[in-house]
Amino acid sequence: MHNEPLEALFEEIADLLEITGEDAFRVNSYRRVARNIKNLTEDIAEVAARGGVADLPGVGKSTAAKIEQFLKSGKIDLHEELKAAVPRGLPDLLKIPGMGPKKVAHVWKELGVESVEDLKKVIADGRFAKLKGMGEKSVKQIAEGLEFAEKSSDRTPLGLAWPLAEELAEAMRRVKSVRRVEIGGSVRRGCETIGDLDLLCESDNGPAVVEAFTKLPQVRRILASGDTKGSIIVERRDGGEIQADCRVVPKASFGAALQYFTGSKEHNVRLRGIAVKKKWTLNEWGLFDGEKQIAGADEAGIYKKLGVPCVPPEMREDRGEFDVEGDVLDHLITVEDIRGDLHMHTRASDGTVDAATMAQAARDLGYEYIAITDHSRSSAQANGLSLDRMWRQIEHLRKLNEKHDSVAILVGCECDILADGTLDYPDTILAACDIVVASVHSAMRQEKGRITQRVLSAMENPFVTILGHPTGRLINRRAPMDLDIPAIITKAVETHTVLEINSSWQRLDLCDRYVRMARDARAMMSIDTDSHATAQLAQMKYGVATARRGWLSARSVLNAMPLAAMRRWIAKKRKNA
DNA sequence: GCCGTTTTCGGCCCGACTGTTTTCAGTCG
Repeated sequence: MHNEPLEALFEEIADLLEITGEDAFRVNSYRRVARNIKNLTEDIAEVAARGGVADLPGVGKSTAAKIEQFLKSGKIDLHEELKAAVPRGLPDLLKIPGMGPKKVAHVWKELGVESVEDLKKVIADGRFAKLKGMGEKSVKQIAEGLEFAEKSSDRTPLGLAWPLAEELAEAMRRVKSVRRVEIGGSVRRGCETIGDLDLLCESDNGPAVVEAFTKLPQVRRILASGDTKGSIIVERRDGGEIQADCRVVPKASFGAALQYFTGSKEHNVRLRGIAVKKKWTLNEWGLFDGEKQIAGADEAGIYKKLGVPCVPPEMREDRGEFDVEGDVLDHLITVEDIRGDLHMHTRASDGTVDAATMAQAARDLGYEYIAITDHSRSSAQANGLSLDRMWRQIEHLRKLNEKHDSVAILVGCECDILADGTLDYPDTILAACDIVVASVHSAMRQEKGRITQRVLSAMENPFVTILGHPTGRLINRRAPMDLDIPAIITKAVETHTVLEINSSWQRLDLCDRYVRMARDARAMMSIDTDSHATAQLAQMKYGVATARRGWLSARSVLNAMPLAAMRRWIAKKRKNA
């Protein structure tokens, strides 16, 4: 895929142009192109091959030429020129809260600051404070921003942000004069990582609500405290920090504000455009015909008035959601659709409890079935089961299933895909399992052709049911394997192999965009938690959010099927054995 | 740099908040 490097290149061009003081609208046009490339469900090289580049939204003559140049040479002249003109470390300064392009350019030109390290020095020796327009508070704010940027260099994973947002929302619901609280922003959209938390409170007493917000026990620092908005820094479960914003709105504007602050920005731009065509205006206070508010108390009312479907938050990314055909919106997968979990571990390998306990926990969640899929022999670090132990495990699980009548326990394993593409267990064992999750756990840095071929050949095995955490990425920690994803998706459809959406918030693998690609190709998916403890079964909601972001409907999800239908689906591939 | 059934030039979202401002610029979302 060329999309990600190209997206990064355009983003960097935008950053660099901004620092050089370029017109903000020109800068924005590059950001828009970057964004659109990121959202493509097709490789940009393929788009170019069929002459479709100029048809992409936001791409004109000039940008089209740059894309062509990138595809030919891997470089873009403008980018090279900008890199030569602007010190390499300067764009990093933009990531520091409080430092925008103007201030970055200012410290560069006035003090010769070329990096975060330089900035620290001029703050320490007092030269920064002497700059024009720079007061005591500005210096303090940026010094704190610097500290924050270092502590939380990465965006917060959904699995840390979502529970924290719920905790803050719950606390605000107990505040007097607050009638309603909703979580907005990227948490509501189910994004894999979160910049900051957005809370919306309905109340007629803004100042009191903001004050209560800034006095929550979770508050580490207060960034802003006005009549309708407060911003705080709170601690994350992992010791990091994240910003939380609270906005107070009256009842009549609650829906409009929720819509506005849920985003995404791109989705909202599109929605506002639809309003403008009808000669109305849409903002966080409501939908207006001149002075008159014609919608705004609830979100659905706004979409309805605008004559577009009420798009679920996870789909609000300007990825074509307004042009959606058929019944996608009605059948988008929900947590309630999930009937079982097909990837989990027990004490037999590296889990923390036994299979009976996992089954009990699954029953408490209302599941019909689970699959126990402990690690195979090569995953020594995870206490993978030897051939002998695996045979005994199969027998043990069969007996356990007979005893358990409330939840069906499928016998499974998570079988390593070895470095040469062969599987870690012989077919005799795989055939004795009801379900096989095949995953890569080693030699993840093989070059693209080799590692892709390795995964493809594993998928051809008739006993491989599910490709587990297909790219192997760990969010903020490990890059995905260099796989030819379109080839994997094609092979999945061809061989009747299921692609996993691993719901562990550290993984979310496949990611939303690949889910969308797989969906468009009509591949079957399963949403599994890869749980190593009972509490982790609840991570299903992160995988479902990712699936919804990929527009997935329940009928494309294996573990949304009733047990018998799911078994029949698995059996189809095995007939070829 | 892009875009056009009010347009090929002149818009492009704009309100909240903060700080250092004497009337506003920069940042953020």
